[in-house]
Order: sequence, then structure tokens, then C-alpha cells
Amino acid sequence: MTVKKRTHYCGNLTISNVGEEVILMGWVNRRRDHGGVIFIDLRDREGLAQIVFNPDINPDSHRGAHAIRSEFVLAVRGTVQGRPAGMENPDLKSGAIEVMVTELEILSEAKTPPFVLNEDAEVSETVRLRYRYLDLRRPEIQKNLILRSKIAAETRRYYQENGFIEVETPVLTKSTPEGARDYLVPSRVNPGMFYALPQSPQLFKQLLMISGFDRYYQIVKCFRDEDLRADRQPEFTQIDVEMSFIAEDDIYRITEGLVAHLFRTCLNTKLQIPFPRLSYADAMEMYGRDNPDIRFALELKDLTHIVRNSALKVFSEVASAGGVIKAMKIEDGKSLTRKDLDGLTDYVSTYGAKGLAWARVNPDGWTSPIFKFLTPSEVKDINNRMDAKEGNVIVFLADSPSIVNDALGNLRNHLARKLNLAHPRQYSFTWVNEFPLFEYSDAEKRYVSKHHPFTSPVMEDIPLLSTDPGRVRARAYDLVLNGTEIGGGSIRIHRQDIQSLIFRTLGLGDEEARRKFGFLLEALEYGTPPHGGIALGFDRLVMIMTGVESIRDVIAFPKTQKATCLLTDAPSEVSIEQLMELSLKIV
RNA sequence: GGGGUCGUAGUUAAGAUGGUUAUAACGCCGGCCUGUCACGCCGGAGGCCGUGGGUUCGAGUCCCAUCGACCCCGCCA
Repeated sequence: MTVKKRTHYCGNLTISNVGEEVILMGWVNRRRDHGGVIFIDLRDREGLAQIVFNPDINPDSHRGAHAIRSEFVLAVRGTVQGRPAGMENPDLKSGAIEVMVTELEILSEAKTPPFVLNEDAEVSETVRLRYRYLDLRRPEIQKNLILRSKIAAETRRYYQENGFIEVETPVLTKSTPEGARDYLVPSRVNPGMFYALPQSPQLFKQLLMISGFDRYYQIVKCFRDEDLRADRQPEFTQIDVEMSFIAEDDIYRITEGLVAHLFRTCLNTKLQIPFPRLSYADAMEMYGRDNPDIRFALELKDLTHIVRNSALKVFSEVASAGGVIKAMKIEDGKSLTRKDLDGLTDYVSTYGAKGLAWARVNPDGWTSPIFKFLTPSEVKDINNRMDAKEGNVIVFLADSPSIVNDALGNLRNHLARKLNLAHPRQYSFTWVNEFPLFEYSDAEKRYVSKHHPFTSPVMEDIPLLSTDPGRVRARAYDLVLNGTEIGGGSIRIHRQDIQSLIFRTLGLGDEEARRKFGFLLEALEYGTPPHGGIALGFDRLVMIMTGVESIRDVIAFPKTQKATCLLTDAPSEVSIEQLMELSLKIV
């Protein structure tokens, strides 16, 4: 056989290659047999090229081409020629040319694939994941992973050029309390002992600052044994960053620079930096969530002061019980039918809301189930507060602050999707900061860190640690893109005494703190620079940059919602010998 | 742990109120076809209706359980 070495990618051939003899290797995307001439679309990662088998030109190859089926792997030698006039295919990058085959070698035959993968045929995800290696042949998926690779490469380039050092941290490490459930790995040489897979390299990057690396980054796998969602996998990737001798602004600036660099180099999109900043309190007040999508307005307005003494009991009773009444104005209320409005009540019920009131604004009042319970002045005050005009719809929710914010904050996103208020190709970033340091856990009956226990409190709030921990603000910040938290970080505690104070507030005794984090507390005593950092959710960033809805579409071999792999069938049982070697017994 | 949607040829789906042999499209196989590109035309094969139980003279269809996929709540410092 004389066919030897590939000379070109199929998808890269253009009119400029006409006349050249080329050797292509790739998969059969589709075969069109006309009895005489046979056309095959040959596919590789760069695209398609039409190759032609003509009995008059090369009878041998033409005979061989009869046996060819979908997904066979071929090597062909041939000459690039311009297509006859009128035969060009404008849908194909290489549509102006074709390759007249002079020599064919079938490198590999293929079983008929379980699903057609050469067009956007809809296939269930179960089948796709079962045969992921075939699914990954589809250009749409390849495109995502190729962009992911580029984003990773540009991330490394950016941090390298800005004086950051990539350091790898252990995957087998120590289980720590607080935070997500750990994945555990038994130690054979230490029976009864376990490593944990890292939820993030948090402590290691702080130790690296103590070691004097000054600027660290890493693109790193993290593991959290929690339930999955459309944007959550048990193993995921972070862009992890830490810097010494800095404050919040330094993190903001370097991170804005990264994101702008990535969008410019990978999407050819110019971002407006610096990004706007929003306090946690303002975000909750205006948007009901700490990760607001600010591509659209739909702001929440507090009406509690207006309806506190209303004859409408749901309002007055909630207000006197310490709850709030908030409302949202939908500009184009006419697009919502009565049925739609009732549907919104169902929607908010998943967030614990017991009901949702609505009002259509007319010139002479409202069309609303609650209209007759409100005084004309209450209606007028609400209209003024909401800046309501004819044709608007106002929705109201009365409940505890957390339910109102949760329900309306999610309803806000829901409505934006339903009414197409958010442009998919618009990228609206915002920083959210001044988070509370702690939140009270009803389940554990104690304060827990909202970010993590190494987050520095705002200095002037330190006295509150002993009197009112819930009011202590953290030097923490999240980066939010189009309503998704794509990153978060903080300025860390660099003093051992304050770190101990925080542990105590969390209900962690000195002895326990020593046992769990002794190495960090000790390290803090050996000269620790002020430091802080951030971690960006790499998969989520790639999701938004590729425009896909599922994190599984940017991960080559993702897990199902039950955290299994349909391809490898992991997790699976292990032999009794393996268990014995690890001193493990299944309970 | 909880709520919801779904499961029928290889794939995607249709199968009112239970009733002969379970449909269609694409794919697959065979034949014809020398300019197609979602090629076309003719013919054909292909099914434990996710699984197990129940109701019934009779179940793809009704009931119960169970398995699996997806979305959501809780959870995710």
C-alpha cells in the first residue's frame, strides 16, 4: 500500500489546494452511491470533505468503495479539484472542492453505530453517555471541548505572563470538617485511616503563600460528594488563584483582566471592565439572590411599609410577624395570560411560598383578586413605588424574608427566560461582596461559615464576633456572570489569634481545631503574609462561553445525576480481596 | 430524603375510553441508478412495549412495586 502519511485535515481543504495530491484520513460521515459515481463525506476533527470515487477514473477504488459503510475509517489518496460549476456546497467549509480518489485503504471497519451522529439528530442522553466515544465524534461536542482547551491554555498564558506560578497540590489529602461531604479513599498501609479528595486546594494555597510563592494559580480538579444538578458534577475543575500582600482590589483587577483576556482571545468579544460591584445586602434587596442576573431589570421592591396596616390580612399579618412584602413589575404584562399568572403561583411554591398575588394595572385601577381589599391610597402608593403603568403586571409575595427573596429571586430568572428578557450572547458580570461571615444553621444549631473558616472578617466588625456573629461582614466576594456564580474568594486570615477566634465562634474547640487544622494554625505562627485569592468554576465558565445548558456538554466523560458513569459503569463492586487488603467491610 | 417529567424496533416518536397481526420517520439489509451532498426509486428484515407482581375473559394502555435517565427542592464552606 502506498498510502502512508496524512497530508491535510479534511475540513481545512479549500480552493487554494486545487491541483494538489493529498492524503486524507478520517471517518465516513455519509455515503451517497449513485451506482456509478460514489460520494463520501469524510470527517475529521476539522470538518468534512467530499471524496469522489469514479469508475472511469479509478475502477479499483470504486469497487472497494462499495463495501464502505458509516463510520469506517479510511485513508485516501487523491487530487483536489474544484467542483463542477453549480455543484458547490455553500454549507461546507470545503464545499468548493472535492477530492478525486486514486487510492483507497480501509483502515478500520465499523459496526453500525447505535445512533446517527452525522447530523443534529436528537438522541437521548442515556444513549449518548453509554456510547460517549461516539457522541464525542459529533462536531457540536468537539467544538465545546476544543474551546475548553483553548480557554485553559489562555488561562495559563495569562497567569504565567502576570508572574503567577502553577503549583500542583495533593489529590490524596486530609478530610476537613465544614463544607461539602468528602470523597474518602482508604489507606492500605494505615488500616482504618482515610484520605479525602480535596473540595478545593484551599489550605495548600494558603501554605504556599506562607512559603513565599507570592502568586499562585492552578487549574485543578476538585471533588464534592453532594447531589448533582445541571451545572454541578461531583468532580469539577477550578481555576484556583492566591496572592500575597494584596487586598480586594488586587483580586478584582487580576480576575477582571483574566476574564477579559479569555473573552477576547476565545470568543473575540470585548468586555467592559472593571465590573460593577454590589453588596450582598443590596443584591438580596434588589434581586433576592446573591447571584443576580443583571442583564435585565425586573427589580424587587419592598412594599412592607405601605401595606403594614392593610385590611388584606395576608399582608398585615405577615408584616406584624416580621415578614416582608415584596413585589416585582412585569413591563409587558399583556404577554401573560391568566393561566400563566396562576402558573407562577405553582412555580414559587417550590420555594416554600404559600401564594402569589398579582395585579394587572389599568387606567382606573387594577384587575386583581386583591384589589377590593386595598384602599385607593394603598393602590396609589404601590403604583408609585412600582412606577406602574397601564399594561404592567405586578406580582406580590408576602412571607419571611428568606422565602420572599428566594421565591421572587428565582421567579425573576424564570420570567426573564419565559419573556426572553436576557440575551444569550450578552455577558453581564458583577462582583458581589460584603457577605456575612457566618450564617446560622438550623440543622446544626450553630453558626457556620458562609464562605469558609479561613475568611477574614472586616476588621471593624471583630468586636461583633462575641456579641452578634450574624452581623459580622466577611472580606469575601463572588464573581457572578448572567446569574451564575462563576467564582468566589476572600481575603484570608493571616493571624493565628484571629483564626482561633473564628474557630471558637464556629463552635470548634481548641483541641478539635488543633486536630483538624493544627498544621495551618502552626504555619500561621511562622510569618504569614496578608493574602487572599479566588477560585473560578472552570466548567461553568466554559458552559456560558460555549452557550450550552448542561455542564455535561463541556465535560468529556461526565457522570449521571446518580453520579454514575454509563460508559465505564463506575462506581462498581470490588473483590473481597481488595476490601480485605484495605481492612474494609461493607455494612 | 422529597417533588416533577420520561421509559414502545438500532434511534426519535405515535399508540382516546383496556379488545384481532403494535404504527411512522430516520437508520439497517438487498436491488436499481455516473454529480449527489438529508441523493433518488423499488423491496425487505427488525419488538419480552424498562423489569417484577396484580386487576381482568383480555393489559403497551388500569393498579402496586422496582430499576434507569433528566429537571427541581433540600444539600453544594
